[in-house]
Amino acid sequence: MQLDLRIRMNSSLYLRDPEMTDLGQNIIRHSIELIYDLGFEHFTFKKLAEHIGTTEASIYRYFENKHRLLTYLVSWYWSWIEYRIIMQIRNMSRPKEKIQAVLQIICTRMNDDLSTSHINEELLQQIVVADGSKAYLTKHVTEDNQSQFFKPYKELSMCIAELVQDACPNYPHPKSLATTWLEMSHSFHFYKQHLPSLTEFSKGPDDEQMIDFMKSMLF
Amino acid sequence: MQLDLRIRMNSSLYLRDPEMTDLGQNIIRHSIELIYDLGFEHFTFKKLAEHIGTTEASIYRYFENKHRLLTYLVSWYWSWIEYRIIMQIRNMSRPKEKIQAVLQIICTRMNDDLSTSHINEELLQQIVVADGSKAYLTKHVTEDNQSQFFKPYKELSMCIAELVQDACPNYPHPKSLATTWLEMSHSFHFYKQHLPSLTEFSKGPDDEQMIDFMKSMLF
DNA sequence: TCAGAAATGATAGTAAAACTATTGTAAAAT
DNA sequence: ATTTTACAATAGTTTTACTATCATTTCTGA
Repeated sequence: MQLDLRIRMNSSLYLRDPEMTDLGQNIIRHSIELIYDLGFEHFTFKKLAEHIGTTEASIYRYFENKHRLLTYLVSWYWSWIEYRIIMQIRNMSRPKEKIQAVLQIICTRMNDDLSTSHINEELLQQIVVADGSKAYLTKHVTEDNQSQFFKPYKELSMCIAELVQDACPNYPHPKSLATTWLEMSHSFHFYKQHLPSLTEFSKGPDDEQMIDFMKSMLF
Repeated sequence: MQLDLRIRMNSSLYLRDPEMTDLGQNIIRHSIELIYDLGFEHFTFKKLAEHIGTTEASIYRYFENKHRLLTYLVSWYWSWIEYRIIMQIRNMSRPKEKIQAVLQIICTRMNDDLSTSHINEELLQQIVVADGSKAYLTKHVTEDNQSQFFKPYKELSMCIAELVQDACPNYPHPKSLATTWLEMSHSFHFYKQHLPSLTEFSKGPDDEQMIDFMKSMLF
């Protein structure tokens, strides 16, 4: 059996829905590769058009500008994380076990998932680590927020906060803790690669240390 | 008595030392105002030149590009924080009291300090909150790091990590905690203003809640 | 004090980025 | 059969991010 998983995105993020056409899916697939390769600042619609074999103007029919496209990708990413968490904890009953599962998911490197054929989650995670915060660090955060562009992130934060609340009913700052976990798991990923003296964690597959650190904030 | 405080900056950050001339100091002063007003993406050397009443070319004699200027400002900021921490804890003996002082400094809104006449610390802090991470979130982090551009940040993180170690000799992740404190104090500042649902903390002068949250990670 | 070096101003120019607009055509929907 | 729709092709505009040249002003130290 082969499923194709589709996340419903906020329609203000695009001009034409990229999920609906071949070109649209190509834009998503290749933009992930290209932003990963070039970094967001050096990524342009012109380069993307050449990469895909289409024209700049065609891409502008899907996304208002490259920042909107980034916001779309980041938004998709956070929805994907929430989906994975929900699937993972579905059959768990003990709150602490759920917290463990959450930390496992956000602290572990992602792998490409084949049920989303045009999205490479591994590369997308690297993009979110390196450029994700640029989606909201702008002068137009407020409008973007009013347009609900950050809803997936806020929803995820809220969801984790509730699990924290379940596990520790007296803990006074569940939302701040959830946000700290999300932020720092990505920051540490970046530091491990580029500024290793900022943490004790080292590259490699072992994320146990990091999860222990995260847990020590709560327990 | 009127002192003028000068922080020695890594000379690779600039082409000509901005502290040494009137124009240089004007570049610093006005770039802080302009980046604060426009945000880093919309800030250009052309606009800065017009603002100061000089030419684009003259500014390029001081800084290679606007990103370098941002890195200079951010770098200055972290040195300034470290200086303030050192001054503050100088006469303290109890490690926990030192930790409290550190958190007080990093969680509290900065005020303009008159001993640095051409730098408005209040605006600079807002810039670091909104754009500081863009100094290292680039494709050239590695070279920039090799050029020691992030030394002040790493030094500060190390300094706080040592104070954590003094206060809790058995705590296993002092560096990660120091980095988390630095990162999150700025993130929360941003969220309070723009994405309030991500934390329990609210705008206003009371940072006690936030300091309590930070302390709860350690004690 | 005067020569020369250094700093700045004035002006010009280039390549790329970030768009917008127009037209023609093929495929899909009605 | 025709009318949308999607896309390609092409061209053009404004802004950004520089680089270069040369004329002045200002500083410096012999």
